[in-house]
Amino acid sequence: MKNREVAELFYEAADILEYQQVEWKPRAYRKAAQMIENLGEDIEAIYARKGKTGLTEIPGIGESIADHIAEYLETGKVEKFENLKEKAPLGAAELLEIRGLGAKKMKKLTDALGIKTLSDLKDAVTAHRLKRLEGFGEKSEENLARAIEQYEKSHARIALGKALPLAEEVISALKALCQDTNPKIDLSKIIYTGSLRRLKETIGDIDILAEAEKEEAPEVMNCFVSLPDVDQVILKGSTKSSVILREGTAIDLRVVPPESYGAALQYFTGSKEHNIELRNIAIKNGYKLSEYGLYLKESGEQIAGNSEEEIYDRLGLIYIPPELRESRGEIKAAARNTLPRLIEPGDLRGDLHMHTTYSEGKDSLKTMIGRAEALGYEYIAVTDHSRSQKVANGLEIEKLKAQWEEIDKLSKRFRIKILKGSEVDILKDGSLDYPDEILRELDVVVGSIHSGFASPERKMTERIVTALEHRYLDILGHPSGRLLGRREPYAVNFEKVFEAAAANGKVIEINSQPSRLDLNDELILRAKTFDLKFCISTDSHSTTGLSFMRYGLGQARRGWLEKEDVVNTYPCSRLKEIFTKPKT
DNA sequence: GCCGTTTTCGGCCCGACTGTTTTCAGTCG
Repeated sequence: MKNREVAELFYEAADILEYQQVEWKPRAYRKAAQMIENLGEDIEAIYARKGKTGLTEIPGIGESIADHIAEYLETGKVEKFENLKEKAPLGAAELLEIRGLGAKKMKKLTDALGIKTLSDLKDAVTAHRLKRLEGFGEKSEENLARAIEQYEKSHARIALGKALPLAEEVISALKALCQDTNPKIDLSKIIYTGSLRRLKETIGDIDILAEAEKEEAPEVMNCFVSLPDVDQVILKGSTKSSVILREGTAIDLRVVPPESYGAALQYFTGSKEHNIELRNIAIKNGYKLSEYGLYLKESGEQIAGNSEEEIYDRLGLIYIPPELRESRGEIKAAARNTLPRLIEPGDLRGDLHMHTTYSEGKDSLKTMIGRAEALGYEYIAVTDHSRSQKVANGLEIEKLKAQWEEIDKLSKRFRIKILKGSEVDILKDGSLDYPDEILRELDVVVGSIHSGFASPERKMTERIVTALEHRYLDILGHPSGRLLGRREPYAVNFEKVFEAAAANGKVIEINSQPSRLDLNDELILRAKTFDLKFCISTDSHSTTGLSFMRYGLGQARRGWLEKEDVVNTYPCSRLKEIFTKPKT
């Protein structure tokens, strides 16, 4: 799977070309890169099967880009891009990340002051060499200095699990402050938008949209920039402001009048690519679409804008849920009325992966069961670690049996069904960490890799495939092993893993831990083409963890999954049938 | 460099905010 690699190639080339003031080509390259990234199919396989023709069938890829891809797949590089890189300044890509510094200003800096890297820029700013330049001044120098500081402090993306609660806190704080300041301002329509609303696994900054009458907007802005957690105000206008919180996260607030709320919500939710597609549809139909509404091009009359539903409807499209708005074919599907009916929070009947104090959990078996019951679940599976997981206090067989006894006792005191499970290590040779006579007594066997992450791809693939062929394995836990921002997924051939899972009727886990989100949306999309079943689990290590379900659910929705695709939407009886273990 | 139910040539999303301008370019989302 070289899709990401190939996409990266074009993103990089686009940056350099943009810096060189080349017009349009960077946009074409970025569009192609985005298509390749979201292909859901191995680009190398397409090329092997259909050659260059197969590549040009992908939207956004024409003759020239197809040639470059072919060259890269065959030789490992693109001659033209190699030359390009030699001509660009060393740190161009990094410098373009600095807020307020785009291709044009950057070119000026390189030409006039020889600035090629971030440290060059820092030196120039410190020595006040910028303000003498045409088009620059006192203020822009100050702003760049702050932008550099900000970039160095935190240019990493924020995990969904951090951003979502943070956005909710800021929203309720803003509501309260506005209410205190002027009781007439009713911020009942306020929501986070952007990649956060699309529930992407990581978020660049938090975007918030609020509805207010025009004359109230400045007051809302005043409240926003005076929130106690605000550290810096980047910009402040009457409808748009930008701040940075003390802990480093950037937050934008937009305020629009009621007649534009839906249009603005649609617009700021993105993705950018989705919006461009949508605008093109509007143009073709004689409309104009902006964040203020959908208008007739001729008369300028507004024909939609109150709600998102109205806008999609007037464009001849079924409503597209935010998680699907990634320009992965959702607009075509909406036009043909073939969008999936995405899985909903209320569809989930249980959680099939959690830990207790028996292994490395922080809450007792009883506490976890009580909390799960309070969440309204019909069933849960308790899945502490197996015996090889020494660091996580993995259960020896006697201790596992003791847990079964306690589960039997507690079952009488709770309404919720408690399934006996285990997160069993998949050992180096692909065997499971308990003997068959133990495994077959378990209701749910989650098999996971916890060691030997650096194995070569062929070995890791064999190891997982062997485990998937084990008749007592039910679920493959956190299948890629990645830890967001900390550990890359292990090298493994997912085509083969998915094939083996499908052939053996195994369920693939979507792990909801904010640091994992494993499988990710792209792999879910690919796995779905193998007709696989999934489960969405929290892998909780405490009662707090049980509420992480919404993050995994978000990824499932981003992966176009429907209720029927996810086994923990099934009633317990149906689930038990799937996980039945033959005794002989 | 891509693409076509307005086009095989001439478009390519659109609007807010800022700073350095003196009417607008650059950047961002």
